[in-house]
Amino acid sequence: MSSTKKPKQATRADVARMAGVSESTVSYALTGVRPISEDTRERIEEAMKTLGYVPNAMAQALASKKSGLLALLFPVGERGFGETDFEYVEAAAEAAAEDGYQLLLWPNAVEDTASLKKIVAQGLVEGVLLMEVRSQDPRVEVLRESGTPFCLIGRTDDSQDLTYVDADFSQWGPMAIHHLADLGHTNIGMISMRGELVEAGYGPVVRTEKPLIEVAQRAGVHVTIKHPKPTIRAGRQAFEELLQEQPDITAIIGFNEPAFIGALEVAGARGIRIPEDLSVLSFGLSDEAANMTVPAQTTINVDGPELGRMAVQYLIARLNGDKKSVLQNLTQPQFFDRGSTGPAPQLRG
Amino acid sequence: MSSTKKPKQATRADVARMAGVSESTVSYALTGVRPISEDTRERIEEAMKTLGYVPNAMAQALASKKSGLLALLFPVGERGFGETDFEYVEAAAEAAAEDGYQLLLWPNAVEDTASLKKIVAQGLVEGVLLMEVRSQDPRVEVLRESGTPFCLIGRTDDSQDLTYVDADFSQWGPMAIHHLADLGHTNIGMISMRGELVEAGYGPVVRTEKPLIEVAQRAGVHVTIKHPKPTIRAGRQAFEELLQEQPDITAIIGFNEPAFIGALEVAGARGIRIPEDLSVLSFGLSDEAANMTVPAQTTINVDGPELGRMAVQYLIARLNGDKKSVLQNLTQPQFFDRGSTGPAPQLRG
DNA sequence: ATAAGTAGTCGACGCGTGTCGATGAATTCG
DNA sequence: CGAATTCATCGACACGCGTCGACTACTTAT
Repeated sequence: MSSTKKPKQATRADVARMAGVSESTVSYALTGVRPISEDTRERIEEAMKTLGYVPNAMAQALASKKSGLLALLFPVGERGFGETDFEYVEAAAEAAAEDGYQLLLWPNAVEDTASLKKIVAQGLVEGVLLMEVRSQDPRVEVLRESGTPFCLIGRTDDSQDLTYVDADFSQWGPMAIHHLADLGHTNIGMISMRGELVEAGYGPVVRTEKPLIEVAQRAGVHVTIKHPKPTIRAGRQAFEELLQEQPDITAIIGFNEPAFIGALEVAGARGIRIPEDLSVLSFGLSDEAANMTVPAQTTINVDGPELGRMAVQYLIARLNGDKKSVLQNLTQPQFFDRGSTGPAPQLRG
Repeated sequence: MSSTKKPKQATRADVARMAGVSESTVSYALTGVRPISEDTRERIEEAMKTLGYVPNAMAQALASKKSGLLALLFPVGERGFGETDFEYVEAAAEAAAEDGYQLLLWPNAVEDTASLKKIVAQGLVEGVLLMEVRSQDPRVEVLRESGTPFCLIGRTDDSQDLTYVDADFSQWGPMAIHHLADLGHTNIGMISMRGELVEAGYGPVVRTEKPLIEVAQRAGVHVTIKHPKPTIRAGRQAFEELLQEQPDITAIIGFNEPAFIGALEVAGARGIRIPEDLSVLSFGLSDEAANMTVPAQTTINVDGPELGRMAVQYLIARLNGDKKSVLQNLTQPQFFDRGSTGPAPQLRG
């Protein structure tokens, strides 16, 4: 039998008694809010050591109104987030821990504002991180009214006075175009997200495509964009159409994972070599996924951990009473060259 | 200007005043511990409604010693968990929420038992879930001594009286062998995890390989196992060795993601068709990763969400005072046929 | 030398709950 | 019809901590 009895945790009163001081003195020794003489401090610390005293988190929270807890609201029943999302959840948790906060994983449907209200009314969490933010997100108004500090990971349409972090999608296109144009490509195809998302004004697509097109025009690069459904089959078809409409494309950009797999499948079947005949570049593909295909894909990605870290830092800044400054960050894309792009065929020796 | 002032949350006293009863009566109306007459209950509920009363979570926790919080200890600086891991984190959070608990994401190094002690001493969390459990895990003893209920996701070597959930690796091999033997394969290769892990007695490898070998022998199937490092390059070499040693293999099992990619690369380069010439099957590959390769891979996996759910349920069972029953679960593998296996070549028409 | 601090400490109270014992009133039993 | 229950409610206290006001013993400024 191992000793599995629950040992009673020592309280402030125990420490005070053993050190021969009052409870408030123990408190001040702990917080430093008021000065304490050197030798009583030592006696108190001694007592804490031998008693194994650790302040009770809930009592502290109740008395001070600070729980040290942040809620990370993640959508349930949505598109079930992938590994990229998790990357920043992990980073966020670590960043929070560094500042003495802990992250509470809170599954919640976007529409379920009633639950959200309860969450903040409960007073358990000091602040909220919102994932998978929609263009029009009902949760924002709830949080605003409740007066709970919060930070978006993503953006709403009207977010100029909100605190948020988001990927800077506007840079993805220019970065890709410049890279490919430098390699001599002038006719490029793109397998983007499905049409419904574009029409619905889904942020990431819209913010990515617009600057991409503009920069391409200025650089004299012709771009043809397809918006297939996110299935392998749709991707195959889209790529075949693309080849038919633009037989001379020498590079292709993917922003629709399943569809792009279909496209690459067709390329393989037709004996199109990568990168000799066709340069390939993917947006928003995780490192793991990028290495999964043969050959591995060059990618442009958001720096997930950075995103998560920033979100937490901004939220904590708000908690610490920073009400004035605008806290908004668009994290820069990362470029990973995995060798799937190369000089345009006509330029090759 | 939007109304961003923090509205004072109504307390039990407010409700009592408005309903014209004592505070304890409000409490009993809420918890049902003592009977309350019908009309005063109505008055109280009415008052709660109009005041928007929500019990303060921290006060409840302090008074009742129940915070409704579970800590999910995840390793930091380890192998940085992949998407499969996250699958069950998500499921665990949802399962916890269904029972009125919330999951606290707690990054912690395995060796940092001092922090762990503090975590449990703080009294913030009622129970702990341990991820990435090692054969000899120092955290187990700490939790045991502290008397905090906990549940492992994985197992230690000596875990017969612990509460845990784990993948039933012992089934993976037999399941794979039977599947392949039924298709007529009698000579099979396997790209497993690197040798160091086998020698170190790393649970998943050992528990997988042993029954696999036994069942194969009984079925008259010859198996050759390689233990390359987890790199594409090492996988290439391992597969080439395999082909040289056993030119007649008609099927191959992967249990080392990067290495297996290398193996498939070599197969592709040699014009080996899947599944016509070679049947391919992967262990522990996520759905996304399995669909990433061309063609997609048939896999045998742990049911991640199930694992997460069970872990939470077991932990909550312990919290509810279930000290007697043994709570241990080996979740059954899932078989996903994605068409990368087929009849052994010699049997084909 | 007296007023005006300052360092160091104590006691009391509040945070918002859960819960125990007591009190009447209404009901049941013998 | 008196005694024993049961029902419904109230008041008081505990949970463990933060913090404010007060008080003492010194220092420093005037």
